[in-house]
Order: sequence, then structure tokens, then C-alpha cells
Amino acid sequence: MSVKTDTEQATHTLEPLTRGHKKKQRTRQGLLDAALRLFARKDVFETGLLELAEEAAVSTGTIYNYFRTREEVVEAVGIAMASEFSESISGLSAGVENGAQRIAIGVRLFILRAIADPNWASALVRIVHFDKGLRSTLAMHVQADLRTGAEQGHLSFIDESIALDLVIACATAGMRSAVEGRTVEQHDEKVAEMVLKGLGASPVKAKKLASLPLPQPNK
Amino acid sequence: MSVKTDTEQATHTLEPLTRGHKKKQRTRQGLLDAALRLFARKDVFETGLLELAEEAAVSTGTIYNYFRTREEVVEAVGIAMASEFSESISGLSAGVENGAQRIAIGVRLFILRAIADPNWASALVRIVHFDKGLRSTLAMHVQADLRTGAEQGHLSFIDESIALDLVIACATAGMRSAVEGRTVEQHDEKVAEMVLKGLGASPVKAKKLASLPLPQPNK
Amino acid sequence: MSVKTDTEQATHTLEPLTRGHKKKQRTRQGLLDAALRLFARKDVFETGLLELAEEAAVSTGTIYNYFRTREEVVEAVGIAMASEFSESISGLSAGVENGAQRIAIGVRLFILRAIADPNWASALVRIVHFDKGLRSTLAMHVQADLRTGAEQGHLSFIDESIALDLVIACATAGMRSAVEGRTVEQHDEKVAEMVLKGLGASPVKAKKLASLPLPQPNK
Amino acid sequence: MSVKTDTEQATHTLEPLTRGHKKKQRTRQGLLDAALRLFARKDVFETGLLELAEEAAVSTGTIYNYFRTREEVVEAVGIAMASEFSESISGLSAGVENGAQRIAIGVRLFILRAIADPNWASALVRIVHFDKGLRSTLAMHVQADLRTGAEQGHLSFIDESIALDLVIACATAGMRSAVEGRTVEQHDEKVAEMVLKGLGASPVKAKKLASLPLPQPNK
DNA sequence: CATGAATGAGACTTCATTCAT
DNA sequence: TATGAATGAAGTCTCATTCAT
Repeated sequence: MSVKTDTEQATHTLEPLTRGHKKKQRTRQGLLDAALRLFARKDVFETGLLELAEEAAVSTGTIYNYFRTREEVVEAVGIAMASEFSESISGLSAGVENGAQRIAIGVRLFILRAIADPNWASALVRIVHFDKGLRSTLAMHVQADLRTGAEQGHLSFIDESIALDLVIACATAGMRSAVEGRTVEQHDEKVAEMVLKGLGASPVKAKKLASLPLPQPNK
Repeated sequence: MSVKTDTEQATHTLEPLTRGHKKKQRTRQGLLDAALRLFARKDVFETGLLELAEEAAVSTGTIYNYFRTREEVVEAVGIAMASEFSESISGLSAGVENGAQRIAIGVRLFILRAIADPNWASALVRIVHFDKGLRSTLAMHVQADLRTGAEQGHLSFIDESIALDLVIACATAGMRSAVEGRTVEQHDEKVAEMVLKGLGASPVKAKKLASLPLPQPNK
Repeated sequence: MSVKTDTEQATHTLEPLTRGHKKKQRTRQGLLDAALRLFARKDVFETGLLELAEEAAVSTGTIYNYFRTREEVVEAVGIAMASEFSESISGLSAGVENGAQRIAIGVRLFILRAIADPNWASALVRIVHFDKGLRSTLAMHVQADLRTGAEQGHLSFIDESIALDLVIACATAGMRSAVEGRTVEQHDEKVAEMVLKGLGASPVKAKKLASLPLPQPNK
Repeated sequence: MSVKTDTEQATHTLEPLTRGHKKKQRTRQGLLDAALRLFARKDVFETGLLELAEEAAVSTGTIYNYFRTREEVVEAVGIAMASEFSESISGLSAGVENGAQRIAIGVRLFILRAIADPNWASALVRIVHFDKGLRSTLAMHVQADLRTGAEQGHLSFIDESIALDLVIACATAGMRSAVEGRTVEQHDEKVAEMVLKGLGASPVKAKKLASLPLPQPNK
């Protein structure tokens, strides 16, 4: 359930000389992980910075070396999740050219992961609700696939921005189902199929694309 | 933007209409309205009871004559919105027998009202996020229409609970668009059409049902 | 050692109807008195608002019904002291027409009171150091007497603003002596005599004016 | 605006001048100078050690190689200022035998420097308010001149300790005028003249002694 | 019922100080 | 010695809640 920050990479190159640097990165990472665990349990505005300190097992003052407000924490976690998401999705659907299929894969992967790790999903759902940045990141990825799908003739939707909303809203709803423990058999496939139909795929094609085996993490 | 409570109805019929009662009801209503205005601007957990008192122009202590905790306030607002929703939707789609059409009407009405009154929509979106009771009320209404639509052969979805999620998620996403000011032409119809397609309506039927004129408030 | 606020008077006329009003005034008065006691012991910036709460025997939150910052407390105490000062000095030197004598009386009264109540003096010295408002009030009183004295030919100073500084600085220094317990016999008269000489009174007249019996509180 | 410490002198003569020592002295000096700059802007108890570190461009921990507490910092700055004062005044009024004139010179020099460097004056006024040591140093210098002046028949004051207070209080008031930007023409001379009159000099002699040209820094 | 002053728990924030590097 | 991350005590401030009027 750990989260990788892109900041970590960047900072390494920007200030590689500081002595306490690796420790600082570890602390920061610990705070982000702790925040994720908390957001899995409580809503963002219910979570106090002191709770975060306790969860991360640092003292109160330490937090203020990293974040000045709760919003900064949320944003940082959002960035971290978005970054991790981009990485993993891009990797997994790397060889798939079909835009509609890529969307199906994305939706399914999210829901499957939500089922496997409801805490992660709970946190993600909440952060999506608060953090515009994370929403944009997700949208950008989906948008590309939507266009590809439309160009390839697999999808025919009326309005791209509404289609975007539909994909994200349904995927999020699926994740919420997982969090609330009301999933059904092949929940991921069924949501994906409905989404594709909503996007204008024919019922047959929707069913077929939604049930293709998922690409395996290469190695 | 006023909200009518079912409690109000009950009291009207059950108890004598003394002056004290009318005043009490007005104060309670004022608190609910104030809460709604606040939830339009700030998140539920960011909203303090002191703010509520100020917005409603009553003193702090007065709140405790009506609600015991903050949660009770949220719940009461949720109940009030749900109740108002039930009333208005039931009234408007009273004469419509087609389940699919009723769903289209519901989705469109929500989105149109969100466009007309973004504050109301903002509050609703937030409360839906927190209040399970409101979610259930919405779900019950949709569920009936889904079944009717399926029995009538207009819809063919794979799983009812997922279909439910899809309808509510897409309607909510449409409202959020309105709140964020990124609606498109005929936003309501386009969302409804996509939803119907996702629920298994044929593209032609989806388009037709989504673009039928809305029933007018009878009176 | 109690301090009377002019606000008290004003408020009585402005909001005489509030129920909890007298209690509020008592609390406010208690806070000002407590602040005075604290400023007698510690410097203004060393004094925390929690200490003030404890000294006044109210709970932490109560303070914020009256003052938002430490500065507001200092200012309020300054106003209260200035107001009390104006009252008492005006009363005592009411019948004295000689400007130089009025100055001598003022200087002596301050020093005598400082000797009698070093805590009061300690607080006053500190507040004078921080609160421009109190300094102005003092200056205004002295200024009138300086002009009168000059017009009457008893005083002849080179520059009024510097003369003002001299009077206040020497009176304050005298009070500080009292606080630090290094007063001498007839400290008040000796300081007054030096001040008058500095202001251009002849040595003989200075000695005489400084040693006249003080007016007694009438009644 | 730099401050020279007597410690510096001592070290120079007592210990070998290794490179490490020079650096150590520079750091210490930097801290004292930084403290002076800060005290010019904020009150002593408002000034934090973190600010001091930042102003001196050293890290927090470094301070503790030089001072154990905040009080030690204030004291050290006080000592430094007193030491610098002694040096400069002694040098400048070296050839003057007249006690009254020496006092006039001292008062005037302080006020002139305050006008030329209000930051320095602001810091000095504040530190005088807190640091007894600095007050004693100043007093010792003045005391000697007072006695000389009295013995020479130029001054005739009633009480030495009160005379001391008068001189220091008026000089400080003059500096405060400079800090607050409300000086007048020949402010230094006017204050000195009043002080001498207060100390019992004849008006004519006071005016003459206060307006003599100041000794120039020899060399 | 309405009021609003008082309460006090608890969150937020700062900062002097320590210590491993 | 210099550094600066970590600490945690101590302060600041808010706000849900109570209660006398």
C-alpha cells in the first residue's frame, strides 16, 4: 500500500548532496503512507494533522517540516497516487492498441485492485472527491483512449467530456462497491461492459472487449 | 432553495396548530435552509455549528433545541432533500409508464435543476457523499424504474446493482459538471442517452427516450 | 489595584438591555485586573494568554470573547490605566492654576503612588513602554500644563516636545526607582524639583513649587 | 553597525590565532550582529532563536556552540554594546576635563548617533530596557562625570542617584525620539541643555556647554 | 424556547533544544 | 564545528456543548 512520489526522484537529482537527505525522504514517505492509511478510514476533513503524526509515528512538530496545511497533505497524496497510477496503467496496457479495450482494461484493473485492497480504494475514492489534480490526471489518460477508440470505430459517443465523466464515474462507483463490500461475480467485467455500451460500443463488442483476459504484468 | 421536511407534514396532522408550534417549525426550517446554504459552499465536516447558528441567525444554544449532534443536522438535511426529491420526481413522472423513460426523466430533471441552481446541486452532491440514507432513497426510486424498464423490454442490463450504480453515478457526475460550470448543450439529454445505452437500450431508442419533452409540473 | 474602564460606562448606555451584561462586564474587569497583576510581574511579551486566564480564574476559551490577541489586552489595559490616571490627576490638581505647580504635583503623585504600590508602578512602566496610546494620553495632560506654565512665566523651555519628553522620562525613571526599591528621602520632591529646573524654572522657585503640600483628595 | 566584544579582545591576546579561532570569532560576531539587527526591529522576547539563526545565516544547532540560552544572547549583545560605548565615549571626550561638558558631550553623541543610525538606537533602547548590566555600565560612566561636575562647581544637584536617572532617562528619551522620527533642529544640543539645567547648571552655562563643538574622533 | 457567556477538550502551531551525521 | 531533521513541551486558538437568565 505504499505510494511512490515523483518528488522523490526529482529531489534526488536536485539536492543529492544534503546529508540528512535520505532520512528526510523516508520520513516524507512515511507521512504519505500514513495519510493513505488514514484516508482509508476517515474522511479527509475529519483527519487531523495530529492523527497523521501518530499514525506515521513521528512527533507533532515533524509534520510541519513537510506540510503546512491539511490541504497540502491531500494534494501530496493525490500526486503520489496519480503518479503511481500512471505508471502502473501505462505499463500494463502498453501493447494494447484498441482504445475501447484500453478503457475496459483500465476500468477493470481499478475495480480489481479495489476488491483486492479496499483500503487503497477507500482512500482513492475520497481523494478523488477532494483533489482536482488527481481527477485531471485520470481524465487525461482516459481521454486519449476515448479518442483512439472513436477513431478506430469501436466507440461512438455524443460528447467527449460527458463520456469522460461516464467512464470515471462508473469506475469510481465500482470501486465504491468494492469498499462497501457489495461486489458481484465478475464485477469488473460487468462494469466495463456497461461502460463500453454507454460509450456506443455494440453489445456484442462490449461484452467481448470487457471479457478479454487482462494483460499480465510483464515480469 | 427551501427544503420541506416530512416531519413538518407529520406535525401538521398530528398536533394542534398553536402559535408556538408554527414558530418552532419556522426555526427548524430556517436551520435546515441555512445548513443547505452552507453545504453548498463548504464541506460537511468543515461546517461548524457556530457557522450554522450565524447563517440561520439564531444563537448557539438554540440549535440544541432541534438537533443533538452535527450528524443529526446532516441527517435531517439529507432526509429533507430526499423527501423533497421523492415528492417532485413522483409528481412529474406520474403519468409515465415506461421505466426507461422514467429513468431518463429523473436523470434529466436532476441535471437541469443542477444547472438552474448550482448551490442546491453542490449541497446535494456533498450530502450524497456523506449520507447513506439519501443514497438509499435515491436508489429505491431508480430500482423500481429499472425493473419496470427491464420487464418492458426497453432495458437489458447484466446486473441490477451495477445498473443502479451506473445511473446514480452518471447523474451525480452530470450534476457535478453543472456545479463546476462545464456543461455542454443539452447536457441533460446527452447524459440520459448514454445512461440508457449503458443500460442496454438500443441506440435509437436511447436517443428517442432521452429527447422526449419533459412532463410539465401539473397544475 | 483595580482598573476602571471607560468602556464600562459607554456600554451601559449602549446595550443596557442585554441580560448577561453585568456578568460580562465583571468578567472583562476581572481580565483587566488580572492582566495588571501579571504585567506587574512579567514583561508583556513574556505573558501568555493562558496565564491571564489562570490569573483571572476563567477558562481558556473565555479570553477570546474579549480579546483576540495579546496586543489587544495590552491596549485595553493601557486605556484603562490612562482613563483612571486622567480622572485622578484631574481631580486632585483641580484647583491649582499654576502650570509649573501642576506639573510638580503630577510628577510627585505618580512617584508617591509608585512607592505605595510598586506593582501598579511596575505594570505602568511596562505598559508605557509598549503602548503608544497610553503615552499620548499622558503627553496630552502634560502638554497643557507646560503651556500654561510657560505663559505664566514660571517655565521657559527651548522646545515643547523635548520638554514633554523630559517630564515623562523623569517621572517614569522615578517610578522605576520605586519599583526597584532604590528611592531616597523625599524622592518625589527631588525629582519634581529637578524637572522644574530642567524646564527653566529658577532654582528657588523650583524648590518651592516642588515642596508645596499636595492637594488632598477632596472629600 | 557591527559590535565588538571584549571577549574578542581577550581571545586575541590569550590564545594562538589558529584558523579555527578566526572562523569561530567570525561566527560569533555574525550572531551578535544579527541579534542587533533583529532587536532593532522586534522586541527581545519576540525574537526567536530560529530567527537569529536565519538572520545570521547559520543553522539552528550552531547557535548552541556559542550561547546556551536566549538570555545569554541578550546579555552578550548588551556587553558588546556597553563595551563599544565605553570605548567610543572614552576616546572622544578624552581631553575634556569639565564634568558638565563631558555629560553634555555624552548625551549629544548618543542622540546624534541615534539620528544617524535609528536601527542601532532602537536596539539599544530595547536592550537597555532588559539588560541590567548595560544600565550599570552606562551609569558608572555618568556617575564619574556627575561627581567631577559637582566638584568643579558647574553642577549642583540634590541627589546623585536621581541625577543619574535624569541624565540617562533624558538621553534615552532623546534616542527614542530619533527612533520614532520626531526630532527637532539641534535636538542633541537642546536635550543636553535641559539636562544640564536640571542638574543645576546656570541657564547661561548650560546653553554654552551644550553648544560647544564636539570633539572630533582623533586620528 | 431563545439567548449567549462560559467552559474545556482537543486541535493546531511554534520553537528551543538535542543529536546523528 | 556545522548542519538541520526530529523532538515535544508549551503555547495558541477553536468550537461543540452546557446552563443560568
